[in-house]
Amino acid sequence: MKVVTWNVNSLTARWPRVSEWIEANRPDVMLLQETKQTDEKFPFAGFSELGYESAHYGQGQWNGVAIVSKVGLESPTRGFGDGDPEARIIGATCGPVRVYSCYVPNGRALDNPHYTYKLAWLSRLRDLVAQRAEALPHVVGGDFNVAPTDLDCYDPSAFTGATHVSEPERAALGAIAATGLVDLTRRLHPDEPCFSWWDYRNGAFRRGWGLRIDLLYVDEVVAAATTASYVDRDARKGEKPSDHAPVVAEFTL
DNA sequence: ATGTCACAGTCCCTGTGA
Repeated sequence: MKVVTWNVNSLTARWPRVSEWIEANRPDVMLLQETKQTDEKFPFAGFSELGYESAHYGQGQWNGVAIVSKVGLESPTRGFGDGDPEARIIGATCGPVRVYSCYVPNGRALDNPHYTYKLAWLSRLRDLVAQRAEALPHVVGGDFNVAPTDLDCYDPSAFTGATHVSEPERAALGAIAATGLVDLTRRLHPDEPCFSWWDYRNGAFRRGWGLRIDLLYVDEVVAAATTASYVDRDARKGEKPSDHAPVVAEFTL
């Protein structure tokens, strides 16, 4: 199976790039973030024409997450089920795996209420994935808005006092991993940065000023079955790209 | 900090978020 996570930064604006990518790569499952659409605007028909089922949890102007699959899409769940109005997580069973598409809050600044919300959100995600006692292998992917270690940041000194690299955020990721999940890209590539996001500003992509914040957490069953993992940097180039590149994993279950 | 992008409303510019 080929599974990809991709923050598309508006599926309305990105549909030409996303549909083109699907036709070129034919993934089995896509985890999308920041669709920035209502469910009414989501291109269910467009995905269907490409041979895919899809499920969306949208709210409109902000956030929005989706799962797109050509290997089945069953038992979708939207949100944590706790009344949080922000559309940031959707789960589904696609063939042999249970998958989640996550868009972790940005946090904005360490002293901002959105940072507190971010840490609480990651704690709720930990509680959700900790309950996966059922038999299905799991893939929990998305834009985590946290660079797990300094290797995942082009210049840690430029992020002093900033979000995305703070100890509490990294500890929150650690708590998720401690439920038995593996940061797949890092497991397969222990020494390469493997950045997945570059700011639109300042020529960041050209200068290599990136972060690795788009992550695939998988259980040991999936990790052991994985044959390849990579970032499709070409998708960050060209006309109207997202500021994130797709992160792909290939495994055989 | 910011050389950008996308969204909605104030609607062809501006404020907000990333």
